[in-house]
Amino acid sequence: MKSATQPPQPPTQTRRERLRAETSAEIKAVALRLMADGGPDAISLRAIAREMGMTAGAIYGYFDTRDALVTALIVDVYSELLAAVEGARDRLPADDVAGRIVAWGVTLRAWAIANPEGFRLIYGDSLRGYEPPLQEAVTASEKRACEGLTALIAEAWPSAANRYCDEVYAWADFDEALVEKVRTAHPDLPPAGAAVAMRVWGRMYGLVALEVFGRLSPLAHDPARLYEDELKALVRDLGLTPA
Amino acid sequence: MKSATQPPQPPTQTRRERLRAETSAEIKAVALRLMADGGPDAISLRAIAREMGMTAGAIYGYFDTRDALVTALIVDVYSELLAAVEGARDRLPADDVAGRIVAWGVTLRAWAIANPEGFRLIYGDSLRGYEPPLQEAVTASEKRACEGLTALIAEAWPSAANRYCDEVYAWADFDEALVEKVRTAHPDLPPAGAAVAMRVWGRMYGLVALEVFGRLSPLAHDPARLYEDELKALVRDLGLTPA
DNA sequence: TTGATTTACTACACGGCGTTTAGTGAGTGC
DNA sequence: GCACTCACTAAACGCCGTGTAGTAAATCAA
Repeated sequence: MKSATQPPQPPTQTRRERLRAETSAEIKAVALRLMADGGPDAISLRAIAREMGMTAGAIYGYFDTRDALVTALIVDVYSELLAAVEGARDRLPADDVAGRIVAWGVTLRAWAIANPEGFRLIYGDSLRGYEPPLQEAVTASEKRACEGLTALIAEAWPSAANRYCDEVYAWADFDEALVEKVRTAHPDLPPAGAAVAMRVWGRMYGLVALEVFGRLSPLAHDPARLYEDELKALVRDLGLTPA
Repeated sequence: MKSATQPPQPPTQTRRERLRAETSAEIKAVALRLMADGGPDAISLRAIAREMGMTAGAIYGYFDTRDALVTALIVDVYSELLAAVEGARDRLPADDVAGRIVAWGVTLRAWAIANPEGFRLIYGDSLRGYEPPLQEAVTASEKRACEGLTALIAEAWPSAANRYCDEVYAWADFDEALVEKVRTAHPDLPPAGAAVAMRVWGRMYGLVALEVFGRLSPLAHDPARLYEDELKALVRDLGLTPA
């Protein structure tokens, strides 16, 4: 994973710290591998330790608890997913708003189908009695996703605005930090735009989650088709013309 | 629960069978109670047995495995949910199609918010390595949900059809049993109608699931509002005029 | 009524889990 | 060279699902 390329660096990191970071990374890597075959529940401290030739207790030197490890994994996997969708969006020209929205959506599904266990890790509520704290770090990823979609909605707003003119929201209806970022990035977008972004998010998430959780495939044999048509309808509903 | 009112009945059920059925029902009831506080993972055979003054092994006389019990719970809870949404739909006159669709959606969310653990049980992929078989009985509930929504789409089809005229589907794209029921109930509905029904399902599910899984509330303070506006947009997108 | 049989259940064991605690040996810093 | 920190092991605790052997009571047949 980590290529060995910073030897002349002054010891901003001691040898101990480096070894420590490497072990920590290996724990996460093994955990992800175990999850890939066997589902999120296959992430057990004992199994990871076994795989690494350690005892389970040793992991407590790196993560306070199993849930802390899972949280770290979620953060990592989530940022992979975000990089994928953001990349797909940014690969299209800024004036092709419809294309960018569809690209985001298509990439979301493609990633989810390719990494179903990762998707479950992030969005399935799995993992024992997890979620109560729902770490700040996870919420940060959530915000980043929301910002990305909001940016797209802001681009689409000129054509979409008149469809949502009767929906009056206040900025106070949304998370403060998120609002601040959105308002500086898109000063002309009204609160209703943020609301639309979250609704679009739900609309994309719905079909993808149903499919990954196995709730769609027994009924419809071509969920990809279903999803793509939904995306087309989505951009149409935003006043854009799909490609 | 079960009132004691069928004494003159001939022993279509022996005393043994009755006791057996009662114990089975108690197991499920206790399991649901444990789940209500403590989440789906709190359903442990040992905890149930403890609560009932039995040993864990005794439960194997009633359910082959923990997953079998969970499946039975899912079926029960799912049919509760379905009864709720179908009831809400049928409480409105047949000609108020928009109202019936919104009622279905609103009731879905209301039920989910009132029974978050039940919703997780059904739709969260939780529960250890569950899901592989995804019992026939569960899929049956899925179909019933889909049929219900398809009925609504069929009612809306006169006004919605022209919006989906370019989407050509075949009945072969869908589950055979589902298709048969839909076609006899709504002979004029084309396959694209079934596709729209599933997409509507995904659209409703998306926001509700995000909220129940705690992924929406940190960002938006009024998810109900968000959801209701989405439902309004949904019926509008079907060519209907919301109330 | 009595004897055979079915049934519901207990007791116990196995292996796996997360987590804690006490102890050990090698690497680090003065 | 010495004190010390740190990564780790070993063993235990109390959970869990699951299988097996045994028991006592309910049921049925004569």
